[in-house]
Amino acid sequence: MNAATEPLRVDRPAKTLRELTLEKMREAIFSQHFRPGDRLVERDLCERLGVSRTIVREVLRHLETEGLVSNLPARGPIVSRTTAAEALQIYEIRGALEAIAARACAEARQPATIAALDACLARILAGYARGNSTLVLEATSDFYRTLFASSGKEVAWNIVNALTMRINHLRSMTIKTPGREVEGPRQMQRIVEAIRAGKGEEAHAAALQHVASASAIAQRLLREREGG
Amino acid sequence: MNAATEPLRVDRPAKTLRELTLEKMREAIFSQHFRPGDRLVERDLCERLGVSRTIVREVLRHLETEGLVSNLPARGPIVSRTTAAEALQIYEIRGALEAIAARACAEARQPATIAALDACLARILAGYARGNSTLVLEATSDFYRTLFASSGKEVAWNIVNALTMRINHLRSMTIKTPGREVEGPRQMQRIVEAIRAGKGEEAHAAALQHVASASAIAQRLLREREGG
DNA sequence: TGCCGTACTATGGCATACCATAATCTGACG
DNA sequence: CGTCAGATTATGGTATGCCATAGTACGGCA
Repeated sequence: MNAATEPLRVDRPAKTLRELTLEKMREAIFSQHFRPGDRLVERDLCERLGVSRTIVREVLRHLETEGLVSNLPARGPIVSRTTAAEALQIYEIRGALEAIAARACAEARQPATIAALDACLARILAGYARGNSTLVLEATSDFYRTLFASSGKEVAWNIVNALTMRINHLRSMTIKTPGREVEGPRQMQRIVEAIRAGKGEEAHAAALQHVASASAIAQRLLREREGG
Repeated sequence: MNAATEPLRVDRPAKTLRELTLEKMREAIFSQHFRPGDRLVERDLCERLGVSRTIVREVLRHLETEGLVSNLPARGPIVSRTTAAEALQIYEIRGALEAIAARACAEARQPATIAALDACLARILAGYARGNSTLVLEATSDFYRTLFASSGKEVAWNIVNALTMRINHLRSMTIKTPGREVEGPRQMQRIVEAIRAGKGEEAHAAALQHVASASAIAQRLLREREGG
């Protein structure tokens, strides 16, 4: 952090309509306002969002490229359905990337990073204690954001971020699984401890394991859903 | 492969103008017709491509989301410049994902997969022997495509594919490095041998190493470029 | 009564036109 | 000769409108 250049950056508040719309749409999908499989009819979205089709189309293209929206030929765009197989792949990729970031953090061993991770962990525990799922999800995202940002893995973070949106519904179900409020934070704690100790490979392994157990839960949920 | 459903699929030849334009643009960037940093003025592209700005803009949005194009505020789109730091990250991510795919292939141990990989390898060697870089690059891409397809890692493949385009210029320089025509194929051979032997972890490690050495060469090239 | 063809409608594909603003040029004034 | 203000231009942002086609509903004919 260079105090002369970094602070107080205003980051272009003059957003374009397209950017605003993108955020709105993302939020709408994220919050399950649009469910997987729902059709996204361009003209309907225009009316709802109060923007022109040009904007809506560009935003849909963007979301499609991210994988959040699929375009059925001669049907139009829908919110992507994530199959069990895809979810498995997504968890696997996330695991690999988060493991890389965790290892890098451990090797850097920055006190500021560790403090930030501790703070996120505290929020996660608070969220579980109060039964506040939103807080848990937010703090978990912040945990990983910190992990990637601190290790300078912006590219990986962008990928993880996009992938995470595609398994959003699974995430919110996963954290509500009995026992997850103990196991999840404990595994994340292990990541932080490994980073604190500067043990790269341990952090790597701990991150892998955390995602792996989330993946296992998700797979069980998906089987249940498909089974009945 | 289900013979009843898979073969002869025509795959929607009625492509939209947008899709055609996307391919053209990708190809133009891939073939260095547009270089990193070049401005992509919408109206100029319209004229050159013979399509409307609507199309061009949607395509640019798509490429931007993929990371191939950057949008400078109040300046417009340019072909993304890949910094040394980004390239390092991209190689690291590719390594992790290719390692996962290689491991999965080894665990599956499909004769068809191994045969296809062998064929790719032969083409790579032929390409080096004839000094045909294009063939080398193509066959290398096919090698990895096979690796990901055979292991059913479509999601990862999409990511790798997008990332690869961003380091395209480095790839073509890397394979021309003295000694690479020996080391590269040898490392890929090791991946195939591990798969043939059904040794997942060995395949994983071999894939990691292959990318790591490519990354090392790329870093050297980038330092040279920035140095003088 | 059931099936097929036709008309209609919903919806995406594409092009054009206008507007706002940032970059740039130009000329006058100090 | 330099600098600053105003005009001009380049360029992206946005809206609108028409067209083609896939899906759908309806009516007639067997």
